[in-house]
Formats: sequence, structure tokens, C-alpha cells
Amino acid sequence: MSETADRLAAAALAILVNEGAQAVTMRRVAADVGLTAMATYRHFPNREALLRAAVDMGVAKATENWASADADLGFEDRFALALTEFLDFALHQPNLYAFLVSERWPGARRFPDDFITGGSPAFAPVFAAVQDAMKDGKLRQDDPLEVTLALAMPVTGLVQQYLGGRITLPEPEFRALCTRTVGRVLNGLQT
Amino acid sequence: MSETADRLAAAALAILVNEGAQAVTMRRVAADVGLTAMATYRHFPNREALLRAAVDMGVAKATENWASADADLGFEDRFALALTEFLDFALHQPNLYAFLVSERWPGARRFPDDFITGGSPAFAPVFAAVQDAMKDGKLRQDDPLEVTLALAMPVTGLVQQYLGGRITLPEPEFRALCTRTVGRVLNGLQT
DNA sequence: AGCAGATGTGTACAGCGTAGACCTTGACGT
DNA sequence: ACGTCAAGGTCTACGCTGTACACATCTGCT
Repeated sequence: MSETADRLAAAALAILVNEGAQAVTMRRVAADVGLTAMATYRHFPNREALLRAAVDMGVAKATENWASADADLGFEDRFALALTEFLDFALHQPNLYAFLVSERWPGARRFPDDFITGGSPAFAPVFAAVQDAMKDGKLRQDDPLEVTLALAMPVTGLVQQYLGGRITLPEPEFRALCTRTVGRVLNGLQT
Repeated sequence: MSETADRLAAAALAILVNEGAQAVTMRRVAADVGLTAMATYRHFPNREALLRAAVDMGVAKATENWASADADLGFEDRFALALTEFLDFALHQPNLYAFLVSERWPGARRFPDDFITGGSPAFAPVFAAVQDAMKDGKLRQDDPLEVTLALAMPVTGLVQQYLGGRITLPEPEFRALCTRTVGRVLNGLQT
């Protein structure tokens, strides 16, 4: 990945984050870097590849210090921390998140296989916490992967509705709603 | 809504369902009806309005006989029925569903107000079942709206992942996964 | 008969992704 | 010193998009 390619991806990421994917045009990204649109094609085969590089860069930046300090907290705190980190990302970079979630591309993390091997930065810490909590008897014995899904999916579902403008709550109230919802799910999962 | 407008919306809907929103171009929709692209603008102010009319038509058609016969089943069966109907829609018309969910448009159902007044055809029957189940003591006393969310969001979250190609299960297994997930959530909600 | 509004057509424009031909520059083998 | 070559850049052009605008036609009312 050359220097120029990095700058192109960074420019694309900036536009994507601020204005959404439809605002990321080849001409504009190139101009932001001081190049012609066609120069971009020396570094990326097409617009899709450029967008993917931009998204990869954005996700790497956003998640670089996730799941660092959740060593020995209680499992509720580990869930709460993961929830906060995830919501920080999804709510503060909605364009990036929406693009990330809506795009089908080969190489995306897939359930169940890729999740077991610890792919997704959002899923992995929750999965680890679930496994530990089961070992400690804090969570009922069950398929840990599916239990993690049962904890994570309500949140992604709520975020989808929220970002789609279907939940008209101020952000703090929405975050509280997420916490309550996870709590309701947990109530059924705890021993 | 004139006759021609209906035919345009129907043509747009057919393309949307079969090939996705990006395939719905003004020229193509018009040609399918035997008109020029510009004729469409006599009936819809722009492409977005045409798409919205198409989606409205599609949703009305898909949900016209939802929540009809769930009068006096057990509440688990009512949930299961609603789940089946919802998955039938989301999985058999993924382009329509994805467009519906991803689009922000004024007039979309909004939480919490519009849901209380019985807006969404997918949400309303579950909400009614939750309220009845609480009255019967089958579900723990709680905010019925939020409990309904806690039941519905895991499913929309799973569908989002599935349609995004992140869950590589055959459809029957995916449906079973949805059922198990709702079951896990319910376990915490039952008395 | 004649007028008016609704509905259609034809043409045109700016913006998009990108194909293809061309130019420039710097490194390298001889 | 010089030819060669690849990497990275520019310019032009094509087909596609949504849609603005001018004009034609059909329909029904007075």
C-alpha cells in the first residue's frame, strides 16, 4: 500500500464519515489529494475497492484500543464496556457504521465460522466474556456463540432503527434504552 | 393517485423487488410502462417519491393479511406466527426489506409515539400479544413497548446480518436460529 | 368552436464511473 | 552516457444517470 494510496483512502474515509458513501466520488477524492480522478485508478481498481480500503482504515482506527482493559471486571461490566464502545462507534460515525453494515462484500466476517476464530472486534470481547461467565456459572450453560448473538443482536437492531430515524430519542436516552434491553435479555440468560 | 401513477409505481416495485433499488432508473421504469422518462415526472416529483410509492405499494401488498387470525392462540404461538410472517417478508423480498429499513424518510414509523398508536404492521401484533401476555401474568410486568422491542430487535438484528451475508446458514437453519434467539429472550421475560 | 389543463415527447445538461491513449520521471543494466 | 522500462500521472471521451425546459397532443368544459 503506497503512500499515495493511503492518502486517497484517508480522503475517501473523511468524506464517507462526514457526508456518507454517496458523497464519495472518484473526482472528489482525487481532487482532495491533488490528483486527477484517473490517477486514483493507478492505486485502486475501482470505486468499490477504494471505499473498502477507506472503511478498513476507519474501522482499524476506531477499534484499535477496544477490548484492551476488560481483563478482570465482572461480566456485567465487561458487557457494559463493550456496549459503550460499540455505541460510541456506531453513533459517532453513523455513516461509516451504516456503510459497514449494509455492504455485502466477500471477506466480511461470517457467522458462525469466522466468529469462532475471533474475527470481529465488536463480537470477540463479548464472546470471550460470555464464555468466561459460563465457566463461572454466572450464565446458564448454552451455546456460547448463540448466546453472544442473543446479546449483540438486540443492540445492532436498535442501532439500525435509531440510525434509520425510527427512534426519536436523544442519544443518552437511546443509550439507556440499549442498556435496559440488554438487561432484559440477560435476565433470561443468568443462572 | 392516477392509473398511470399506479402502473409506474408497480413497475418500479417489480424492479426493486427483483434487482434492488439501484436498478430502478427513471428511464427503465418509464419504458416498462411504455412511457418516456420525463412522463414519470408528471406523476412523481422525483425518483425518491417514485421509490417511496413503490415501497408503500409493496409493503401494503405484503402485509395486507397480517395479524388476522391471532385472536386466541397462546402467546408463544402468537409470537411464532408474527416471527414467521416477518421472516417470510424479509427473506423472500430482501431487496424491498433492505431498502425499507435503510431509508430515512419523514413519515416513517417512529418509536415510541407512532408505535403506541399502532402504526407498524410488523410491530403492532407483537405489541398486542405482549400486552395480553402481561395481563395474563405470562410475562413479567414491565414497559410493554420496551418489552416488545426486546423481542423484535434481536430478529431485525439477525435479519440485518443475514441479508448482509454475514450469516452463512441455509434459510431453514437461520429461521431456527431466530426462533431459538427469541426463546432465549423470552426465558428472561416470562414469569 | 375554442380554450385550458393534464399528460405526453424531445432535447439538453451536468455529474457519475471508468476505458484508453498519452506524457513524465526516476532507476537500472550495459 | 544511453536506451529501456515501469510507476504514476494527465487528458479526452463514452455511456449512463436524474432531471430542467420547451413543445406537442389529447380531453373535457363552456
